[in-house]
Amino acid sequence: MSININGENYTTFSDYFNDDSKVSPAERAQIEFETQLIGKIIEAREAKGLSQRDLAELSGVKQPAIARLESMRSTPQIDTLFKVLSPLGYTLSIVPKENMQQ
Amino acid sequence: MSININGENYTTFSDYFNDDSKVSPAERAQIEFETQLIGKIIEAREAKGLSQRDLAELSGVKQPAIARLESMRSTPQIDTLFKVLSPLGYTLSIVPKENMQQ
DNA sequence: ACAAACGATAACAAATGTGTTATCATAAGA
DNA sequence: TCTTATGATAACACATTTGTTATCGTTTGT
Repeated sequence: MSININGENYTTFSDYFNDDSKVSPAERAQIEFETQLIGKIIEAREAKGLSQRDLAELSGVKQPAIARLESMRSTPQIDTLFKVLSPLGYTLSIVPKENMQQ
Repeated sequence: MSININGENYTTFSDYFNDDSKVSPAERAQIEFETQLIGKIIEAREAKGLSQRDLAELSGVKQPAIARLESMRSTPQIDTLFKVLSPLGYTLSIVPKENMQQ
C-alpha cells in the first residue's frame, strides 16, 4: 500500500499503469512515446552542454515552455516540438508501428 | 506575374518559398516537415479506404479536427497527431537530422 | 558568504487547438 | 434525377499551450 492514485491504492506504479482497466493501451502507448521523446530531448540538450535558457534562445521557444515540456506538464504542439528538436540535431519521422495488429 | 503573396508578386511559388529573406530556413524546414507528414497521413488513410469520419471514430479525434489537420489549417498537438497516426499503423520517431551542421 | 546560473513555477494575457453542431458543394451510385 | 457519402468549413464554447515577467530554492564556484 504505497501509491495512491485517484483515491485508490496500488503497491507499484506499474500495477496501475499496466492495468488496461485503468490506462487504456492507446493511452499507455501515448505516454510511453512522450516519455521516450522527452527523455531524448533532455539527453540531447545536456549532451550539448546547453541550459534551458540556451536552448530557448536557439529554438525560439521560451524557457518556461521548455521547462513545462521537459517536465511533461504540457502536450506540445508539433511546431514547438520541431523548433526544440531542430537545434539539437534531431527531427521527427513517421514510421510504421512495430506490432502491426490493425 | 502569376502569384501574389503579401502584396508582392512572384513568378512561381518556389521563388517566394525558397527565398531566405521571405521564408527563413527554419520556417522552411518546418513547413516541409509538416507537408511531408500530412501527405503520409492522407496517403495512409486513403490506402486503408477510410473516410475522415471513419478515422475520427477510430482515433477519437473529431472529423473537423482531422479535416483541419489534413488541410494544414492547424498545428496539431502531439497527442492529437499520435491518436490519428495510431489506427493508421504509424507512430512518430525522433531521428538525427540528415545535414548535421549544428 | 556571496554571486551567478540553473530548472521549476506562479500569474496573467494572448493565441491556438479541439469539440460540438450543423451545413455546404461536389462526386459517385442507384 | 435523387440519394448518399465525402471533405471542407462556419460559429461558438471550452481547453490548452505559449509568451511574458518575475521569482523561488538549489547548486556551483569564487
